[in-house]
Amino acid sequence: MEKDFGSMAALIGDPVRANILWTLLDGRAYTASELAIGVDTSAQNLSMHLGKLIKAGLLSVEIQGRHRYYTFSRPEVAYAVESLAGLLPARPATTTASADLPIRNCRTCYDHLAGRVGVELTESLVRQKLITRSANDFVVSKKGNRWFGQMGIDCEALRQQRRGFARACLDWTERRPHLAGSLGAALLQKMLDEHWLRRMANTRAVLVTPKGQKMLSELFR
Amino acid sequence: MEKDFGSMAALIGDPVRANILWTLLDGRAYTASELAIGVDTSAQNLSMHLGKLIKAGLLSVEIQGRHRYYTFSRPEVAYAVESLAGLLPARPATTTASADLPIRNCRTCYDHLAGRVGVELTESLVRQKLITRSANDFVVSKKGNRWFGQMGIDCEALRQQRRGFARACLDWTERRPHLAGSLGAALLQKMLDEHWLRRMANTRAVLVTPKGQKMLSELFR
DNA sequence: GGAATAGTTCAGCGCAGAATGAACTATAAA
DNA sequence: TTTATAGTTCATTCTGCGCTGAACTATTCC
Repeated sequence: MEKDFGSMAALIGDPVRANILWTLLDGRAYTASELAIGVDTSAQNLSMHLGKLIKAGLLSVEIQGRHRYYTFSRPEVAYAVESLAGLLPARPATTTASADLPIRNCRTCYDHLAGRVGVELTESLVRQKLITRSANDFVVSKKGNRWFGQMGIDCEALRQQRRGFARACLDWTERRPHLAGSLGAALLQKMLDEHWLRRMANTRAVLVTPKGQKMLSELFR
Repeated sequence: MEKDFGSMAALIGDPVRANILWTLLDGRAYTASELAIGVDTSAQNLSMHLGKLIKAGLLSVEIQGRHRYYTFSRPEVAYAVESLAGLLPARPATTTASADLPIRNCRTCYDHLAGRVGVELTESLVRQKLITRSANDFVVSKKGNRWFGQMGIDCEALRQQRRGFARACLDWTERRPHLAGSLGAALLQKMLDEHWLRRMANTRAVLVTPKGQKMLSELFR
């Protein structure tokens, strides 16, 4: 028994696997490549780790076409992850220095915008009554549909996709939700295409360009 | 945050450290040399591992003469260890032999009662509407307050403690929750004091005395 | 059909981190 | 005082396991 416990602990104790579990904590199903982006490792390596987690019965897969969606096999896994996170020492009074780190300020969460900028953008959309919160999703108003249309984003098309259309994703730095789902992804893509934002290498941090600064303050404040 | 979680998981994920935590799960304080024997490794190596667990705040030491007694620094650590154990694959066709092992039947989890007896006792309390489940805690009803009072347990005093009052701790053999927290600890202590239960040496198993059999079946069925 | 995308498997490399041995401090007994 | 026990620290060795690159299968799209 203690042997079993040791191997279970070792299983969770790898940085990559821990990050996978941490990512899955939002309850959504992720494909292998999404996870590879999220935990920032190669596809092969991730595949190996997923295999171990599957074999141990922590995760389950659902195969859909050429995609494989990974989730927790049962809620107990999420509870255990949370109880582990609960052991972390209480955050030592976030310093102004670390509060200004780019990664806290403006970053991507999988394929949409997160961090302070992501949250404030989302809240601006709500204030302008372009979207409204509904449980774990956002609902786009008629006014919002037009607005996104003018941005070159076709909400109807996005709604057809399998994945969530306009999810509310809880931000771990801001502790407030930001716009996710296919709509959030499309919005980020648009802002990257228009060179309002630029991805930084080897990190999820995102840079706001001068042009972006102008456009964002115009559209969202 | 994910980094912190990863390092916490890695901390627990070493075989020796996992065994240390597993050993300490009985709530007793162990000296370094006792642990070295228990987890079967050298003294120096163990000392190194204990140092890491201490630095991470999972364990605390009390120095008495030339001995150093190690324990969990707080009950949450024990809960997390149990929840990890709960992830172990369902035992393949539990033989009648292993199902009857004392350790499965009646044991302590850190400082409260677990195993089949612990779970059934908890479920009896729920049936009698003395407590009700609420997320990861139990709520004690007015009737329950009186009941615990008659047992000589002062719920109000227990509520003042820093630690959780009536936690629901998931049992790794029964896969159902049992009563933990300061209330669970007080109840176990009471049953030990009244000689309904007796701790067995060098194990987490607990013996139900004849007197205990009588009282338990009276109170809980 | 061919090309692109999604994902896995396998062999070999590399390194973080665990284990070891020796030296050290400190308490307790004789 | 000397000896034994309890425990830690440090420098060094060693090894398990994660990571990479290459090759592979499977599905979708054109």
